[in-house]
Amino acid sequence: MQFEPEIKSAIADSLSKLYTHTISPSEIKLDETKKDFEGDVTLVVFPFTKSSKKSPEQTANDIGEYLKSNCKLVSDFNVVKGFLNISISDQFWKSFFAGASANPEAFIDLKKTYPTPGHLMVEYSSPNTNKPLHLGHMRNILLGYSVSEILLAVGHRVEKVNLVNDRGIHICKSMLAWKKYGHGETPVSSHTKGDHLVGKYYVEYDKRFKGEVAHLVDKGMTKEEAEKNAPIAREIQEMLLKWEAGDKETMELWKTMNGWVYEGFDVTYKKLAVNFDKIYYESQTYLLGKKIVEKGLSKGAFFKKDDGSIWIDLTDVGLDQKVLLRADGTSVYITQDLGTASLRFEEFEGLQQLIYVVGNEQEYHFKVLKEIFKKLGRSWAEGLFHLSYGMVDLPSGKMKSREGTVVDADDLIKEIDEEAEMTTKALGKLNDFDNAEAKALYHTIGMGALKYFILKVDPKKKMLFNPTESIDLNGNTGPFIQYTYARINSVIRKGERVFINNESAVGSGSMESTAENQQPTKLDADKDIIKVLYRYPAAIKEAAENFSPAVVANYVYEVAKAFNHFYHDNVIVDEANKETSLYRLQLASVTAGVIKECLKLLGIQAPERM
RNA sequence: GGUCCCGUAGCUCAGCUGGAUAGAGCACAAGUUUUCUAAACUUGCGGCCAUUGGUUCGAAUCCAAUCGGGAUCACCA
Repeated sequence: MQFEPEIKSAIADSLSKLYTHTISPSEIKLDETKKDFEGDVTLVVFPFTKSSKKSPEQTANDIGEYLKSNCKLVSDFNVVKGFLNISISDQFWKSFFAGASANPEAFIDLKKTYPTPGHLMVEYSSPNTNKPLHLGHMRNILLGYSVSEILLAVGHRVEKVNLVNDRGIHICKSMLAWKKYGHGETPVSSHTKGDHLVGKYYVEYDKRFKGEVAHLVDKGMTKEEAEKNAPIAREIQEMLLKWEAGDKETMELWKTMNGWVYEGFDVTYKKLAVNFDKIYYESQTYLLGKKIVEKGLSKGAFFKKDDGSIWIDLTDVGLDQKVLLRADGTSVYITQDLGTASLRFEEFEGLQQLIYVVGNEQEYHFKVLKEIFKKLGRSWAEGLFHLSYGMVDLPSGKMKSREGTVVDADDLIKEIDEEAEMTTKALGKLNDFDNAEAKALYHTIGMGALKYFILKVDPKKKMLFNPTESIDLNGNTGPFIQYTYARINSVIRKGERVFINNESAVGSGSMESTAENQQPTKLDADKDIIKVLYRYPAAIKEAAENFSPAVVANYVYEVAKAFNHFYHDNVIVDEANKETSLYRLQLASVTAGVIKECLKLLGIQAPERM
């Protein structure tokens, strides 16, 4: 199906025959021909002028002539300066398209293109159970889900996992504040989503704490002393100790409040239409790392300082010395990650890669993690990959939870759904939709807008989230692509009515005679879109290799745009030209299939009509 | 200070394994609808690809330096 190898080897032949220049076909690079020039692929001949001892133009002509007479795929060529533009025969495009349309599912399904699928794990979301999800989490969640879907699509086995940070001093804060000031408030009694309720008490703690500190400072303490001696801060320490000791009352409270949070998260995850295969809880894994550290110490990979703390020296790989276990024997952050990573490779035999979707502020952390496992000689250490993404900024500046400038995920989803509803109603599109259908569609469109807006940006770049622009429905947006898909379906439905389900209506004499005069597959007008479709496997493969949904997003936009362009220049269902129409219906159907699959890879729903 | 990432149209972003005249969308201006969805399409306007130097037949793309923006370098998580 790929034409490039054949052309490349023909080029290699031509070079050796014409100029006794030997080169392996894989070293030859072909580019897509630019739109303004005639042709499909372009060979840049400058590198060969040394062997040919001729001008670039002459060299390109020689090679072109050779290809035209010796390679069946090449129907024609032209030369502009040192650029040899090669036209691939219509026959090739026809048979490519015939293949794709005869079996669209096989064309869209890329599993077979990866003969040796891997076994990967993607960790994403990883929330704290002390506050609701915000916009930053959303980039994480959408990226993680989409990357997983892309990897699945090319045939890998993928474990989607979530690691919930459900313990520690920050979790105790909301517990303590609720206990002291909550008066038994529950999500039900207050009609508040559980995660928001808990978040409220986390904020409450911070407020009280600051108040107490200010009070002590007024009394003459330094800020540092005050922070240590604030009564509420002492209570927190006590509570953490109680939790670690398994105190019954504390554990009950912890379980109850975490339960509220999970209920709240589930609602948000559901709205985002993401899921996990397995959820890990830090409370269950945070002690696992200790054994690894002790083992590493006995093997000599780590060392102990005089105070009893255990360290690793990574200065040889350009990093610092890092503490792995405190003098009192308790874990630090990275100790836990040592434990969970090891656990996962034990639990999932044959796991090759563990992809962490985590913000770029933790790049150093993951470098260290990987180096530690390398030092420990774990065979899978190279399979640890930090899929790092940039922060989400707002037009008003950075998001800071302490300053209350975060965009809450639930609020945002709600606003965007409402915006989608308003716009849709204003356009008067939904006359034949019932209430439930219409509501579902608003959400589909809203989420399409939001997800696409976030995923189209290269993960590693920090991005600016403009709430107003994110809900635009025109241009390079999710709804534009969804809309195109819905329109294609409408075309296909009409085609079914006219040609397929109602064959007799057009089957009479005059139609058939017209059909005979018609070239069934005249490619000229449609080649642009076929060429875009042709690139689909390569685009998805690239996305999978780079863990980048942005590649899929930008590709599917191109598909949608190409179709819209085509659609406006051509009548697709034309009863006077049945053959052409049937062929174009096939084209529409393959295009729809590609769009739907790409949207699926982005976690976006493709509405059948809108 | 060390390390890493980013800098492309007024704005938001593509393009980066070196190739022709650097692309979209938004915004702005002007047009297109008796046809299968106008949430569409067409045209115009808009660029010293941060700067400087290097490598090369050829640089937005590779290398170095500089300037700007961000992140990180905790016995925090």
